[in-house]
Amino acid sequence: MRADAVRNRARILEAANEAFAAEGLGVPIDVIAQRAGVGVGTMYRHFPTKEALGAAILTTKVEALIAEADRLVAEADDPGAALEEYLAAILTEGTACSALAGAFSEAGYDLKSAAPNLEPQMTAALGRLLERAQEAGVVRPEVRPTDLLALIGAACMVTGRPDRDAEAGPRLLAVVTAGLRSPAGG
Amino acid sequence: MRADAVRNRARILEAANEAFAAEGLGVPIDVIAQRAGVGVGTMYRHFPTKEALGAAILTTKVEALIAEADRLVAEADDPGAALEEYLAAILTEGTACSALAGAFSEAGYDLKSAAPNLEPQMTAALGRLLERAQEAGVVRPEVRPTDLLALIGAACMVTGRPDRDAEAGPRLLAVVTAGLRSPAGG
DNA sequence: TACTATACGGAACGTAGGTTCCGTTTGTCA
DNA sequence: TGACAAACGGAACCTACGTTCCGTATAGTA
Repeated sequence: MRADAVRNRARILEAANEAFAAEGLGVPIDVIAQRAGVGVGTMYRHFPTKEALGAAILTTKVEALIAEADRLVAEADDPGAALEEYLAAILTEGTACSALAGAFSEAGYDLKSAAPNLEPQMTAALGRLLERAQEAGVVRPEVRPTDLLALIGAACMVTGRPDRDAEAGPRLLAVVTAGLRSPAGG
Repeated sequence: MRADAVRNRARILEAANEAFAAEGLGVPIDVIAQRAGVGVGTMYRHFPTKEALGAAILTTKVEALIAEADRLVAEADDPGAALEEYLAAILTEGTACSALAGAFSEAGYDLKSAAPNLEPQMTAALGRLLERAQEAGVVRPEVRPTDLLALIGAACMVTGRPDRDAEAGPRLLAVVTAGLRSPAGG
């Protein structure tokens, strides 16, 4: 791949990432191209459709989150604390991510077919952390990974809104982690 | 207002309500008009924009939820139970509602300016129930009405998705209500 | 430095969908 | 029942946006 192609691809990803996160999917391709300093033709050579561009961004982010989950599974001692730490990490990194995924599915783009094994992988990674916490008896046994994704997604969305106070994320996180605890164990 | 106008307005609201809830905002105006059995011109005489149509639907639903909150404040004895009952009611009625609101705001429509006092009213209604529960010492004092809206909104969205299991809503609700309880009280 | 494949830019295209306009229909009232 | 205002239907309009195409520029190489 030519040097300028590599550079432009990176620029496009960065510009699209910021644009989608800040303004949602409505941002036209031309605008993203302009902000990235390239022409629309260049956009389409790197990403054949808008959907593909979104999938590329999501993949990058989710893969980082999956890696973080694997790290925690391997290194952390306290399963309950590891899960909470991971939820906090998702809250930090996942705000744009969750908004993006929601926006795409809302707009009728089929990200599942564009990046088919993304959600399963993410669910599986979270599932490993969740399972360990459940085995340790600190988290309700009936909770499923997808439930957690939904709840933490809600916290992400709230945090992402410009009109919301900065403490909302942590506050929601506290409610969720408290709610996860096994009723008996307290 | 002429009789046929009243009839058509109701038909439009019903058709739009079903269409938005089932297929999201992507549904074109012509399609909604067709399903309602009217022409597009009629649509636009009743609702000057698509945004106004969405606002009208949301308003109807949210007003019903607000009335329910007021009823619970007036009638319920146990503040904690009343709050939980209300959250369950939102989960039942609000699934389409929350999806709709999210979809509109995602698509760049400014529902806040179209129906400016809707969210404040809803927040206030929920706030009255929340406050009573907090005064009774059964709910964490730092939780705010908007937090609750976000969490229950997440549960609504999950429940609304076709690929999700039917028990997800109640399960999430259980996590949320457990998380709300004052740490000391258990 | 000359040559070539690769990549670039942006004008032009096609389409989808929101909105407007106006001739026709219909409810209402005397 | 006749007149009139209110409401209707849907063709036409217009804008916005995703996508394609092709002439031009440029990185890599001998």
